[in-house]
Amino acid sequence: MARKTGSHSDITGPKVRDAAQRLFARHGFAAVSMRRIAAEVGVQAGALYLYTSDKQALLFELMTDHMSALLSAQGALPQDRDPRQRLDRFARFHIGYHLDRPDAVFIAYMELRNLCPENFATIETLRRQYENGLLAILQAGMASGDFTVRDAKLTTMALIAMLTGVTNWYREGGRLARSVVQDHYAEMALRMVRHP
Amino acid sequence: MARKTGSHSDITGPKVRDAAQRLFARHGFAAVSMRRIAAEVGVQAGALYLYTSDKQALLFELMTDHMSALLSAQGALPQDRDPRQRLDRFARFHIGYHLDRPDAVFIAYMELRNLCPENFATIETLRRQYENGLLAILQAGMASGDFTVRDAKLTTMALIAMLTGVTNWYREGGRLARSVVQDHYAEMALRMVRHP
DNA sequence: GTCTATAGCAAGATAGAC
DNA sequence: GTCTATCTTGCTATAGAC
Repeated sequence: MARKTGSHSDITGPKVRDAAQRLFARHGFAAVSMRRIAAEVGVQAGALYLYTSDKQALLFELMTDHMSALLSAQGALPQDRDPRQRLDRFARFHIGYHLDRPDAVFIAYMELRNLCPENFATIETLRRQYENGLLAILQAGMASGDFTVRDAKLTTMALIAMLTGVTNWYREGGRLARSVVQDHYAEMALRMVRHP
Repeated sequence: MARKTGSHSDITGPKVRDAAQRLFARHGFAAVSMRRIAAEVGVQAGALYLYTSDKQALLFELMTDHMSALLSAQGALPQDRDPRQRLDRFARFHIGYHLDRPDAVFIAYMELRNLCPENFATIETLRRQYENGLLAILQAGMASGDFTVRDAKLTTMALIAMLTGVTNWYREGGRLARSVVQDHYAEMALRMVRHP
């Protein structure tokens, strides 16, 4: 009784975004054609334009969705009293969240230069907001005397880069289980902010 | 008396690579056409094929040249006795070398997926060699009792990601001078490998 | 809502003149 | 060694039938 002739807009739309995300992550935005996305979804190229105004908008939507969801999840983290516990929790969260969404993460980091200036600025603002969440943890730790860092902003960038780097080499079923990686990175993060 | 009609092969070749490197870094391999590279050099598209067999070979050559030079420079680092000094020196070297070559670095990290499998394997081998240089420092520090790390390989990946991350935000003339950034990152690197 | 067909253009690479 | 010209292929996006 399902599926008359048309009317799959509610299912085809998400399929288009899924296919685009997978293909952009695998081959890069510029290397993926609208034809190829359409083939992956099982429609003709022209049909894609019912769900997106153009290729650029498709990329931008993937990025904003990812960044908004990331910020949302970050905002939902419990606000521990102890800054050390907050940093520990953030480190585990960041790694886990990023490992769960390799394609979205890859696109968010690699395809920034394919955004037009206005879209780029929007994404940068969201990224900055996320970084500020970590920055606040470091500043709280400095205020409480738990952390001793030379420069909170610099340490924020160093931590984010270190944690995100996991996505470049981690493979499910590899030498180290995910929770072990999270344990070790959380410890390294804590070491970085405390006096030797 | 300079410049007859032709015979600039010794100067055009490097110009082609320079232009390709600049454009690939700025816009991405897939988004840059051979015509555009030729225009940047000041020749016609067809002339490029005197200096490269195809676009893929051009990318591969840029990457191998970069990685070989990086390994060479790493190999030329003084071999201090003190592992802490070796790590300090490596951190400063890595940051400085990468900041000096933003285009080559960007390409080496972003365009791996545009390499054919054989070329990819070659570059991966070179990258692995570089990582092993840092790994050896960590292992020496563990053997001497200077460092206490949970997992040397994991720490190697964390350190490289952290240090390379500087290229994502550092701007000449910004808030922090390059040497200050190197100071702080070297300290963070040392904190990461020592017991709190 | 999806299709076919196509406009309009740019890509990578090669041939042959000079 | 570089040029012009061109082959072949693929691209984004649109028009209009169903």
